[in-house]
Amino acid sequence: MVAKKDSTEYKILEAAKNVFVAKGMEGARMQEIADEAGINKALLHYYFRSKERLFEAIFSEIIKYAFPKLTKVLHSDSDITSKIEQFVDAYLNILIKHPFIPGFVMKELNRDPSGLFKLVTKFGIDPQPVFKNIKEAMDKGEIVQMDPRHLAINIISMCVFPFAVRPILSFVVFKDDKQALENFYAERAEVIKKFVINAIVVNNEENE
Amino acid sequence: MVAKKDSTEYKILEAAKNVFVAKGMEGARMQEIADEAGINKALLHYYFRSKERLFEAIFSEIIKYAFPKLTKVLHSDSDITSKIEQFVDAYLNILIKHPFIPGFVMKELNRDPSGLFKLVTKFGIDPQPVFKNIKEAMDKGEIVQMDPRHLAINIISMCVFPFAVRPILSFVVFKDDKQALENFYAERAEVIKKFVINAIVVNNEENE
DNA sequence: GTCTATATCATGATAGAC
DNA sequence: GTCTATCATGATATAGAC
Repeated sequence: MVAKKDSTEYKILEAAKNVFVAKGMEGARMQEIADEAGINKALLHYYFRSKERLFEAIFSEIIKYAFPKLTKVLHSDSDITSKIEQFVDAYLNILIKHPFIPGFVMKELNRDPSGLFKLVTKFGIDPQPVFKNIKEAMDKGEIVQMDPRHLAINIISMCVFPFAVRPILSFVVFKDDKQALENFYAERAEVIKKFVINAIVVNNEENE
Repeated sequence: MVAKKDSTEYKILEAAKNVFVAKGMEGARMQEIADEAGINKALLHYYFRSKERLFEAIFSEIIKYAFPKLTKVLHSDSDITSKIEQFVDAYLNILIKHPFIPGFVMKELNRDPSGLFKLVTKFGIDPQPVFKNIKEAMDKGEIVQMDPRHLAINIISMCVFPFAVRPILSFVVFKDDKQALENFYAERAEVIKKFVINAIVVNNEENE
């Protein structure tokens, strides 16, 4: 299943990942991938029949990597607040290790989402149980009442978005100070956890 | 400055906006823009020397439209909480009217951010006064202490991100039920305002 | 499996008639 | 200003030798 290191196939996959992530499907050039892999164009087509196939292989690999780590947390039986905290930690952990994935996914999502849809279906991704889980915690009074979908989207937005807009964030807010940007990302997990918990904690003081 | 309606130039700009926003710079085809405008390719080059020039004209127009509406709110002299509420309202208002802009900007941002940087510089966009403004409110005890940059990013993330991932949100969460998705977007402003205010309100009960 | 050489095609851009 | 016809380039993809 997984190509061995040092094999040509492995080298192609690594090269393709770099180029596709940097340039996207339409921006990537087969010549560039071949150069990066140290082989010629013809070999790309020998191993992967077309550019599209190669692209799908890369995309699929990225999802396969990140997805299980997150579902594992979501299916634990912790209480809702610590589950949220664990989710944010796990998510930010992935994002800091692979900061260019959100930009890549975002670009392809808005170019042609059908490939992503296929993967979603293939992996049987279904957020409904998560929403139900959140709703139960609300009904038990553990956190404030709100639409679970909005809560989930709020959390995911705060995790992913700063990575998806990395270039503009770096330029506008941090004046290209890379270290400051990395520090900022490193702080995100704690900030988001605190922010979310504050927002959803049940407060008996104010009954609107 | 602005092209008159019914003029060829205007038709080109409208067509180009549609195609560029839908397909992005690299995905868009000059032929498709010409077809959409009801003219031929040669005329595109007569009015705008190159594809790149045409693209810049469109991109610039989009920023010019949205940016002033937001800065106006930010420079008002309301107190911080109502300023945040006004900002969220104004932002969501723009996004609901032009739901495909975030996906477009996100794609181009991750393809070649230099164009955006130029616009940022040209418009003199600088978030520092906003951060300072937030910090002052914190020091006055109006809201809890936190890094203003994180607070700003949190708010913007929750506003924009759901639009940037519209296709996957529509498919995964709403099973392609367009009406449900529109309702969801319509609820966002109220949800975000409440969420943020809850998160940053000063709570004397719990002193951690 | 790997290479060189080439086929095939689509695109952005231009020349020149009207 | 608008059109038709065409160029030049660069892309994916394939054929065939080794």
